[in-house]
Amino acid sequence: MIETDEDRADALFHALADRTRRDILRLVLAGEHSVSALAKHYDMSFAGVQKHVAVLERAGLLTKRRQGREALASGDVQVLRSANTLLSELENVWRGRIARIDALLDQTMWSDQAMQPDQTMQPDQTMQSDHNRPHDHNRPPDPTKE
Amino acid sequence: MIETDEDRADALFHALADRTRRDILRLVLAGEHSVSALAKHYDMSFAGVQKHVAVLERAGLLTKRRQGREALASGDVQVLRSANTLLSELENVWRGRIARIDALLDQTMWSDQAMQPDQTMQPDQTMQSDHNRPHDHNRPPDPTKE
DNA sequence: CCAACCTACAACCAACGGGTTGTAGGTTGT
DNA sequence: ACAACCTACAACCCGTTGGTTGTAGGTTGG
Repeated sequence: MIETDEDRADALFHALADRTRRDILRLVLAGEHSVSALAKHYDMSFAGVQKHVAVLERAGLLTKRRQGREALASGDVQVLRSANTLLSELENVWRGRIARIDALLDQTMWSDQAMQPDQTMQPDQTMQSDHNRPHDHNRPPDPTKE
Repeated sequence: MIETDEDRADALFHALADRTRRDILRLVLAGEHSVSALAKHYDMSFAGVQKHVAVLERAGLLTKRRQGREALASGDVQVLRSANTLLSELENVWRGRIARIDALLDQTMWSDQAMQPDQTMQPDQTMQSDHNRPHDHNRPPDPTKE
């Protein structure tokens, strides 16, 4: 079970897609909190909060360190920034000119598998944009004209 | 059934938390595509892709315009940037400053919606939780010292 | 030692999410 | 007119998730 980039992106955004988890993340970004200290903030069982912490931990957004009987959790801002990077890459697609993606989309067979796009992660910028793609008659947005 | 900010954040990140949807988003950010044109890219039923498009649409990341018999979908980069803003706000929490209101005033996100500076966080506590922590006087990391 | 904590984890449940098929209606080209 | 498309949506299947309770084990303080 190789953790690919898309797996990580799934885990990242999934972890962020819950308001309780986002709130926990705010707390642990502001400072270390034990799990039970976190749990006191929410109208929820301890185990429930524990699960949310586990989801955040699995996404890498939070790390736990054991001190005595308590597990102190603190947020990892670098992983947060990686989420930011993913969004920026999407925005770059909008800005156009990422011919690498287009080339891969045209080459790789979406007929056998829909998902193995490790493509977008590498910030390799081969900017040769010939969009003579056969079935794509749509215009990519031209930033110079807007 | 008021759509609050947290609701939108939930929908946003949930929409982004699926690789097929992220891929569709890449396509429609690059240019308009009909739903059936999108569906041809994936090893999945048309209705399946249609559902993914609906999720993206509900999150505001994509808008559809009807032309004849086809529904042309195109990505909305502004909503994408609003996701970026949400992450930046979390990062600002880490920085220690509560500059969220400033960020709201500067960058007009959710410009068509009611985003009050109040922004009641959620469950029952707003995030002032570092004030009354009994033993944790851990300051958030000071950016000037790193 | 014992009680009070803090954590981990399993089992269970309702609800949701991703996927399918099927049906129906609007649009287009010949 | 009619077949071929394109879309919308309902119904269904089943794995996952968000929540619960319960149990067990390690830590701490009196």
